[in-house]
Amino acid sequence: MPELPEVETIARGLAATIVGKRIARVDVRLKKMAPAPPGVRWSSVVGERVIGIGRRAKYAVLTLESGRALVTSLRMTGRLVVQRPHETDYPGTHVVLGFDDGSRLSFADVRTFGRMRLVLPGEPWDAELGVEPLSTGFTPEAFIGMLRGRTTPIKALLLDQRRVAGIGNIYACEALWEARIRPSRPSRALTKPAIRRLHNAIVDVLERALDLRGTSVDDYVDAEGLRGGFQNALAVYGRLGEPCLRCGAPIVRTVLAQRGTWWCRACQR
DNA sequence: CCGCCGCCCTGCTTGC
DNA sequence: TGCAAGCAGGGCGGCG
Repeated sequence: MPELPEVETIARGLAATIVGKRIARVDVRLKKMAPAPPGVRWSSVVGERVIGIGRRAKYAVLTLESGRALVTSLRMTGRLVVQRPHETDYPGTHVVLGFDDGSRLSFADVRTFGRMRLVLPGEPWDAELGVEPLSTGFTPEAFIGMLRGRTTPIKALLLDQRRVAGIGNIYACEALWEARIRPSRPSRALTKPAIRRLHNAIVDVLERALDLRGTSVDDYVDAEGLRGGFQNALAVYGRLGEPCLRCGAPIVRTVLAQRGTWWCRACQR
């Protein structure tokens, strides 16, 4: 499921292939996946040039020359894949942007949970999103402040995009394991050294996953359709019953904040 | 404001 | 063998 490292990898791939191209065609086959803003037609993006591609939290952001942006949330099974002129559509394609050179950007999602939005200039679409964990704004002190007084389990806080933006279930599990912290611990019960360990672990896990172009446990592929490599480096996620890489105890799975949670009872406290 | 919960959706895995 | 139930989960809206 695409989290920060996966979306960043996709965005970098798209930057290399579609920046500078002009949109020649838009085909929204499933309207709920790309609802047009009130009073705006999707056809209005035809003729616009793509001037940049980036990422905010788990969203891929295509900037158009008018200052508008295409903001895509891939949720679990969404894909953004660039296709050559005569390649057949990627399976499950619901939205297609055709470019002036005949290449296409396909937005595919078998489960149709993903969404693509057309954001108008100045629209504060990301106002509710928290700090980027790989930015200089994510300091240990800022993180300590976020946890202060909060009763919510630390894992639920990591998944809350209003605090730190971009962490999903896989990297929340992995960072908590690396920091040796039990996922259910109330945020306010973490000592400052533990919060600092977790801060380090979040940055470390995300950077290592980014180096390996993300995690492909089942669906994720990048803009070229290639799988990532971090699934081979996972310490706990999906490893039910297998030995903890640190202490050898079997990894357990519980449910926390409606999410499967993999962790080591022996060395995460 | 905060925390919790249900819903959306389909493909794959598991179990009888 | 075949079918049904269970599971995967990000974001959002509703509720207390």
